[in-house]
Amino acid sequence: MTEDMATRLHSAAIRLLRLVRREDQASGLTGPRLSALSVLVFGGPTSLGGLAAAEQVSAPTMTRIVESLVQAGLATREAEPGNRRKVRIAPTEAGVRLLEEGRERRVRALTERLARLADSERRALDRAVDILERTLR
Amino acid sequence: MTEDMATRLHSAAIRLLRLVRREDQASGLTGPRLSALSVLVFGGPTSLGGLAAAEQVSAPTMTRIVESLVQAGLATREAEPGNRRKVRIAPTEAGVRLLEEGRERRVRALTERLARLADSERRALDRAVDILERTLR
DNA sequence: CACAATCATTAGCATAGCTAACAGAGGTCG
DNA sequence: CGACCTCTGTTAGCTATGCTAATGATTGTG
Repeated sequence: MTEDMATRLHSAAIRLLRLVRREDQASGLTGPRLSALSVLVFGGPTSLGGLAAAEQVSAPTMTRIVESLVQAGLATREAEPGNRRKVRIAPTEAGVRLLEEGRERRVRALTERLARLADSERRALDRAVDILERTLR
Repeated sequence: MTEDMATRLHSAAIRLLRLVRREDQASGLTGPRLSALSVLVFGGPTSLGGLAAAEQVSAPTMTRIVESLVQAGLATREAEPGNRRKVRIAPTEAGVRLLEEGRERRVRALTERLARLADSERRALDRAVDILERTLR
């Protein structure tokens, strides 16, 4: 049954992210800042509202998170040309680097787990990831 | 390559939980409280330290989250018989109900997405979930 | 029994979350 | 054109969540 699979997939996703989240400590950033930076790095420059929506957080909350990232030299904030109400937030080089190092640590932790798999299991998982990506897009 | 699959699996897990997290608003509980309650309901009664470790949070932080759950009538806290330093935290009936309703909403949102899948895709995903469960245990 | 180790809480701080109120830019329409 | 409304972001002020350090209470141990 699909609902049963959804239940187990949900649990698996929770466990997976609990596993990799332990690596984030090494970044020196808090969870929300790291997560916002991740949206900037992988999704490209965004407005404040867009970033807040992506993170499912209110605009004032995101204003402060962005402010802390700017202070830390990890992001820039400038007025949008053509609509000066809007703000264009982009990651700096340092932001990109820090985030990619962090993601590398996460992926490494996960890769170590997946290394135990047999080839046939790996292929099966690989195909499932394809399916998931399409479904969640 | 395994590392590449880990990267994509990681992203998919993030997107999946972002999708279902929107449903949590209806529970009336904050994220950390809901998450702690979930550990209690699905993992059974625990000590405070155990709960803090499961949530990857410090003991003082968990003390307060538990306090709020107790105040809300969703959990009980009593001295462990045989080791009175320890505390045994358990969900109440109301806590179990609230959490299960919340998880049902999450699972329903996910099920709606998975309903689009072809049978062969569903089978492939189902097998992959099996593999994942074993790997992450 | 003295003393160390364990477990939880309290105190005090920074960050993250919210709503309400505000400020400024851009549209709209009499 | 100018009053007015909308859109976007920030500021203000509150609660909740996160931390470390210090404390209290129990248990284990030499």
